[in-house]
Amino acid sequence: MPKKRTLPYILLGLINSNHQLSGYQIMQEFKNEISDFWTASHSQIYPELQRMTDDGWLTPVTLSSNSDSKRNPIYYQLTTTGQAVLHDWLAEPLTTASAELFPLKLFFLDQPDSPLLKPLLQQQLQLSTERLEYLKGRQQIVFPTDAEVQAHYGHYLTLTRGIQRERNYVSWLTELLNNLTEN
Amino acid sequence: MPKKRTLPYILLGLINSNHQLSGYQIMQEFKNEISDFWTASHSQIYPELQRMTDDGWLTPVTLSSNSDSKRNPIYYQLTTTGQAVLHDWLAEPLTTASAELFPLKLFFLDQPDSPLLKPLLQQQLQLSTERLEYLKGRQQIVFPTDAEVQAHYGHYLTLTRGIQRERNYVSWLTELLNNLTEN
DNA sequence: CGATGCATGTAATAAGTTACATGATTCC
DNA sequence: GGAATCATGTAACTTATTACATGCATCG
Repeated sequence: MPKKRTLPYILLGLINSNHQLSGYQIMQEFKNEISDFWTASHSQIYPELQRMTDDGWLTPVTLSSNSDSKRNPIYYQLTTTGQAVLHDWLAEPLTTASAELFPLKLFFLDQPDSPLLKPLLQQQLQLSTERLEYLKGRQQIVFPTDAEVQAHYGHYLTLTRGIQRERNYVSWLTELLNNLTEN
Repeated sequence: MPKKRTLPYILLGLINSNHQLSGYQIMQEFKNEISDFWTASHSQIYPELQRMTDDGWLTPVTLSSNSDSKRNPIYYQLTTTGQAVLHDWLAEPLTTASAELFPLKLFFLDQPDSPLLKPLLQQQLQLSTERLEYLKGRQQIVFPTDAEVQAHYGHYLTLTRGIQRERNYVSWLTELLNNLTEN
């Protein structure tokens, strides 16, 4: 089977969170907000918006406020189908293979009381905990004594950094989940 | 100009750190050690090793210990040219655009007293500090009041998480640099 | 009036993934 | 003897980047 594409879902998520967006505005979102998690160039975005419109996920809307200006961008909104597709994608459980989608999916959950929020955080906590255990195991195996540390110091540093990063992630997720459950 | 490729330098770095490696062993390294920073499939690795050999960066070595076994992988070592190419790549300063290369480059610095270590950490500290300031500025602009937080809660969470992650990174780098300077 | 930003699109090229293909070895 | 792992390679396809291309608007 072909690899699951992510770009269309990101476009759905971005447009949904902002009610309507133009291709150019989507470019700005990529640059300003989600450059840490994903990148896309305008030559990817514009044809993709076309395809998604053809597939009935999006519909172009002409904003009446556009008076007479020659400059008027094409704004897109989600169709009912598009909304359903986005929701299904957001609800798909995270796996080890799809773990990099976590920040994206979280980004698109607008409501603090979304029923998708808690499971998403729990899934990521599970994956991060597993990852942390894996890294700690690796440290034991690859760097049993100081000799190995001295011979591959950079590797050692990236591994210890990875462990700290994952610990920090687990802390954040745990605290956030505690706050959610309290209310 | 075409985009700078990274895969060849990773192969150089991996082989260099292990003195010699086969394509299969490189696959294992990708899977076990650097999957957080980079991925590559065997269909990328094998032709790349060929190209690099043709370019004079690598040389295949036949390990004499291979007795009579029919199973013998092709091990590669760096040529003098390959060593120079790797060193030049490692010494290239990090920029905002190439920041994702930091963990890779760090990974390949085997000696704790490598003259490349301190500048690399300093460059990353600079980039992380800038990134942290950018994220904090974004938080001010995008989420001035609680109303915006409530309307885009997921976005808010990813932003606060990004700030924490970057802070944690800065702490780690600062502490490490302090330890290095002490000795 | 020139630079930057807004706004959209296509074409050529490069890179990466999946599938196809083969064969030996080792462990159970 | 069957499954998993070792070991390498190519072909077909998908995805992404860079370059090419155009034109208006705004600011200084």
